[in-house]
Amino acid sequence: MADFKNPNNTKNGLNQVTKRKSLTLKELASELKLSPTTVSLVLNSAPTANSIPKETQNRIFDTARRLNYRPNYIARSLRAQRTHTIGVLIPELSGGYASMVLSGVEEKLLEKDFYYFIGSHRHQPAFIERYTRFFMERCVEGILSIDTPEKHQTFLPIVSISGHDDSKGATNIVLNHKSAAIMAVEHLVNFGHTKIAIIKGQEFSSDTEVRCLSIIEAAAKFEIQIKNNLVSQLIGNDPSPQTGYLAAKKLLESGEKFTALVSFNDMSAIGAIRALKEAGLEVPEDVSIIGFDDIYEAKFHNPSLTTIRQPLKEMGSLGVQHLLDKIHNNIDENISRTVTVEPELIVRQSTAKAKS
Amino acid sequence: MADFKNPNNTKNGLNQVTKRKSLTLKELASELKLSPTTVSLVLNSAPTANSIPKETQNRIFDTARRLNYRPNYIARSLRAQRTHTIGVLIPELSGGYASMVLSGVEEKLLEKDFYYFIGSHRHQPAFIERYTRFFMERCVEGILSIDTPEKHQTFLPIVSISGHDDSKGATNIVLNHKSAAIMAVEHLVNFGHTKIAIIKGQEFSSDTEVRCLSIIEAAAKFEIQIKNNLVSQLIGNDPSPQTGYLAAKKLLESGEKFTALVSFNDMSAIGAIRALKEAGLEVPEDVSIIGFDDIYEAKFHNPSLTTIRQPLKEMGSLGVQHLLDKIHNNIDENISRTVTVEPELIVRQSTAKAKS
DNA sequence: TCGTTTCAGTAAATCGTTTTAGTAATGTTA
DNA sequence: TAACATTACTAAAACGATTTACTGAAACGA
Repeated sequence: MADFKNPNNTKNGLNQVTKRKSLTLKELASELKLSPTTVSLVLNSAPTANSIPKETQNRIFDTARRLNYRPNYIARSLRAQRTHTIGVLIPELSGGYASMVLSGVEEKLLEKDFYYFIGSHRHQPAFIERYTRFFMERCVEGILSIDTPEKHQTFLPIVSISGHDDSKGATNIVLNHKSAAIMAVEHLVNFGHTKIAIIKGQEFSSDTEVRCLSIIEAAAKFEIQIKNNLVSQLIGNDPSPQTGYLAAKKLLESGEKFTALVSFNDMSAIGAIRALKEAGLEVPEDVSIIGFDDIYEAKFHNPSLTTIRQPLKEMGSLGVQHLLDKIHNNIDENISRTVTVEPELIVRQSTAKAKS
Repeated sequence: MADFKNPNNTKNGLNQVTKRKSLTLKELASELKLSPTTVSLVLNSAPTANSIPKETQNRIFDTARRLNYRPNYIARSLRAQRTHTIGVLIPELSGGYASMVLSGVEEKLLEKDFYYFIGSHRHQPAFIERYTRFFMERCVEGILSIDTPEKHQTFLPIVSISGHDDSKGATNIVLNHKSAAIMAVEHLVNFGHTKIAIIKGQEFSSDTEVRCLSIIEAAAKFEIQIKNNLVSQLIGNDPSPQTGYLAAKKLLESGEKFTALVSFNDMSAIGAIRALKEAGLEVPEDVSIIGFDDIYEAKFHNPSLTTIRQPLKEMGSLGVQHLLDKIHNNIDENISRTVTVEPELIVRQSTAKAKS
């Protein structure tokens, strides 16, 4: 008859079974013929454990290692009221932007022995709401909000990246948009461009307005006026280049001539290039294009993309750094602060002299 | 003097404070002048709660809603010994592959009211180990292992996607590699190609060998032999097209002529195209290229990529489906099973008739 | 020799839930 | 009217750790 208690019966049954359900502190203590208290104190190197002789301590460490004891995180969190976990709100997992920021986030967290939940909300307020609640239920110690317009009045520490959260106490990690815009426009002006078009981001993207306005302002500095019908917008939350393709088509349909295009990001720039090609225009011969972000594909696209690189990874790790500072030092929550990071112009093949 | 207990002192102090640290069941119960037991039974619609009059029940529900009571997940998990969480092992967050699979994973989990931890291990065994331990500590109920070679002998339910886990009881979600290879080769043969090169995946990628062998076999069916020096390999774990660029360079350096190239994935195909261009070869005029995956950029690259689409999102959601089945129905763990998904050939601009 | 440290630990409370095993009070049935 | 069922609840144990407040024994100092 089958042994129901030990379905994975083997020669080495006990070993298997102990692995099956993990060892508790109580079991470990009874194995050692000590109290759970003692074992816990020693394993956590509590000051109280000073009086326990080295010999006993080693016995405890050895046995714990031998039996592969791992304290149960759930129990520990409940008691300590700490979870070592933060929640990360982000629009999409897909695309270059998210993964680059997240890689910075992950690296820094790993280093600090923290962990994270991801909530990707696809720009739907209901999801933002749902994930925020979810994070609170799971007792995260803080929230990192990436490119997410949030109105959640939570009392958790919050840092937002590209988010422009004006509520008191929020920390914002933002790009120096002014400087980015000047770089882009200056580069085009140096190539002799004056008829410049813009593809601005989706209305729900938090960088959309600043980025667009900064470019218009920068252009004004060079005495260039950007015409209204040369401003197109990404529509819908398809993370592929398709949105850029459609936005560029609209520009072409307007009939207004342009020799340069500043696109909201690299993904949409790639789509725009396709639209121009289909209209018989060559990049960069007929139209120069500048993207934004410098995702992996930018360098390898044909033509390779001139782009404004955001230090995305750095923004991720800076965000985490600031969030953890808030969590640990319990920094005065009423001080809002803004951390600005600098963009970099990466010149490649998609921009060239304006056709005269 | 400052009030240390209530730093966010406001007119509405109490309200703020109650929000500050979330309401416990005990507090809610005492507010209601009932025992925690009663409140818990009612809120969870336990069968025992039948004897509680509707009136009281409503009073409980209303008050809970009014005070915004949320049961503490940590405490609940500890008691129930359930976390409603799985661990997901994946090489990288970046790149098209991961995000497409994950979007399937996420969608299915959300629907089933489960959640997940991501461990991205960058192909380093130490990280796989670390994350697996981490998952166990945090009491995940199962592990979904994506494109990850794993040897972890855990007794948790496991499903692996593109992983070929042969250990007993594992469920594998795999692509029909044979069929994929035949599609690719047949497409090239129809265009008259006979000198076919291969860029195989990194040695640590679990699909590398099968995919390469399947192509060689498929070619053999069409009486084409793939020469040894026309097989190159991706090296290193840079998730950008750079690896494909380098692998293609090696092919070119070998001096062996080829008119078609099957690349391990779209990312590397994009890199390969760059290498060919630099060598003065046009795609598809001189060399036809087939990618793999059909990531977002494939359609918009210049030239757009002919590729073998893996139903990545479907694979993610299938993986979750099977994992949850295992978790819930406690399916006999000793039965291994393989779920095969079908590829699809997407013909675009990167393949054409062979130069005669 | 008495009082005080130090040593080597342990008992019990605690975190916030869920759940088992009750208990009074009332109503119903034989 | 005694036995039983139902109603409307509650006390206390449990989950697996951490931590506070002890205890009994030995060692030490005066």
